[in-house]
Amino acid sequence: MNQRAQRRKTTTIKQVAELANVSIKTVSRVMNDEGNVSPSTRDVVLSAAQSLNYRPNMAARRLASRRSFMICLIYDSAASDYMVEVQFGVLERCDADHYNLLIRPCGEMRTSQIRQTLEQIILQSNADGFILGPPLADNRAILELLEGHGAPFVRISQSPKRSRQPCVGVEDTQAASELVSRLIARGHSRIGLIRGNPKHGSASDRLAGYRRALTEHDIPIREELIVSGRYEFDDGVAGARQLLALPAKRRPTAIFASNDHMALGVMQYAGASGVRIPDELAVCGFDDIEFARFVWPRLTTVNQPIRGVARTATDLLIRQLDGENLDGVSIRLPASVIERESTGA
Amino acid sequence: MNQRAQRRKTTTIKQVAELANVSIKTVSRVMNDEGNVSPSTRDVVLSAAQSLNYRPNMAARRLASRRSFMICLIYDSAASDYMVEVQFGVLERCDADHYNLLIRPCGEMRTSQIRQTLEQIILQSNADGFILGPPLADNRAILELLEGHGAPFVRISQSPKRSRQPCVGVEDTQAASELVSRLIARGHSRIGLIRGNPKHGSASDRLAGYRRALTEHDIPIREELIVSGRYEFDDGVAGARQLLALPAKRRPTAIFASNDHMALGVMQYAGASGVRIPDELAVCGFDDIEFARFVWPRLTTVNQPIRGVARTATDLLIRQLDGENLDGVSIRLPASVIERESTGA
DNA sequence: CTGAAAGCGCTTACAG
DNA sequence: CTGAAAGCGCTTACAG
Repeated sequence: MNQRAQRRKTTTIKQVAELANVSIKTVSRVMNDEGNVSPSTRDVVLSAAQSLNYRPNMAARRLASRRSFMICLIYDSAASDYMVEVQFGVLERCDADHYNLLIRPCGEMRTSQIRQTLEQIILQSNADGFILGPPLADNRAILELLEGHGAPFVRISQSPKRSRQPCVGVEDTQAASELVSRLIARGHSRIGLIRGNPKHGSASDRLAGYRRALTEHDIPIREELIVSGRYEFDDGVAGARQLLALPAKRRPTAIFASNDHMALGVMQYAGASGVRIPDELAVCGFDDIEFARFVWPRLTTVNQPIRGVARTATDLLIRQLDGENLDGVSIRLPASVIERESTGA
Repeated sequence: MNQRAQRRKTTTIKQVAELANVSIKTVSRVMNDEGNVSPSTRDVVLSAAQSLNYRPNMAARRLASRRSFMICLIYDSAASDYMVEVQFGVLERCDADHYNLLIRPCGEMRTSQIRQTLEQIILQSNADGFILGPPLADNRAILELLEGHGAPFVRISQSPKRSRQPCVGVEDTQAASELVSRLIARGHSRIGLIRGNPKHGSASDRLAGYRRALTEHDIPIREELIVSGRYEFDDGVAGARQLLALPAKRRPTAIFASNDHMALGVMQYAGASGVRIPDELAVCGFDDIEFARFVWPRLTTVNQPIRGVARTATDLLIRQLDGENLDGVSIRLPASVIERESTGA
């Protein structure tokens, strides 16, 4: 026998109703802010509840209402810092409406496994709705699975069009364009780009921002300055090696790595090859991870409002659960360029 | 009205009982592996459940049993990577017994706020038990709060004695001693130490390991080589500045920073001051964070079995919830030294 | 604006 | 080894 159950002297809705001299239904109305309660009755109920230190029993509420008041956050390979920020944002919004958060990292599974696990989760978790983190939020198989089950969900993604379900993302094309424009303003015209993982919508967004900035400043786009990557540190090292191997006249004087991990790879390669930053090579990244401030020179990058994105996504989900129709809704939040020493700030 | 509720064609225990031609109590026994069911009855029930695709309704189970089957993970200022690993470990064990995990980061609150929030959580979350992450697991006010409420909990901490509740930690004194011994084996005798945050039990453990290694090798402990820190990057920078400012003959040839963040600070300071690593200064840290492999030279450090610690802690909690008495139990898992280029590997 | 009744789908405590 | 009854603490659907 569990100790807590014995100890717990739970106040029930019935006791509150008796003390307040109303029906339990009226107490229920007050507790759920349903309206249709006279202010005076409301006050009586509220003070009765308070004096008895009443807390509604969630299990009973869940059973009777056939809603779990649980939201499930599903994610796979995003970086720890990123996901911790997402968790914060989701929790902030959940707390406001007394939802519980369930987390489901699928980081070490293949898609086939994720599908299976997700199917289990959908069936068993009783979650009322789901929030999908990137890049899993762009996985067609998973979107179809959730849609097939009629499970409400919201995506955190840069590719809003992959589903009719609401989607929240970041204006990263705009931010990338701004970042590259700053490089141009500092006199750079041969600017290398290391692309992100093509599975992430953000990768093409950031490339688009790069192209836009160059075009707007009438600088020709040279394909030899655009190299591939998958957002990993090692891709930054390899990308830098490739770009810096170009003949001096075609070699970039600045490199925009599509995320900070790769930018740090560029910096490591530059350091190891005796290329001075920012004098001989300006470097910038994207994400503003913690370590962007810990390297020297500190890294110029873009700070994303991850927490705000997550909070917004949760808000959309909860509103959907409350019956609002948010079909096709897509929101993007602005991101801000942070200039530091790695580009000469 | 919520779409899922409409759609859901839930199979109940009653339907299974009818199909299997037994009472619902018998179905309940089978589903909960209670024993006292004849094998043949069991088979009949199981196949009935399967053919109806029956899944027990958790809300009903929770309400009837007055247990929530939820475990709440509470943590504050630990690093993201660390907490993500902890979450993984806890989830692994939770999944095995169909517990749900609730997370409660208290990172941005003061202790007074944490207390209040925790009180809310204990009262409202209905969690059956709690897992406390470091350094919050050493906070007396919080331990007393939980004990006062009779809430079962397990601590992830290096200071087992602060409570009678079970505690899981790492053999970091041993690992630190091993690490310093390796430095000694490479010929170092003037080894600096940058201490960790005194609020974390790990800080004194690692200091103890340092002292033990020196003592075992008959190297005198010189207090001027031991400087304070709080596990922050900047403390590494400051510590390196202080240690490297010593006159050449007393200056350390190696620095053991009590965590990787500080070790990276040391490396940054060394880089900025033209001190070559590892030739002029060997550097090592503790934790084996992702970036320990991303800097150059790569950082020698200690890898902690964080996931195993979390899994073990959860196991102890669940066993407690099942009625086992684990008063005063303390477990420590071994950690392993990882030698890399920063100490000349 | 308020309430009496029924029921959500399980487990507990007991009996046999 | 098995079961009938009561009840967990709420909400739903309806009536007034």
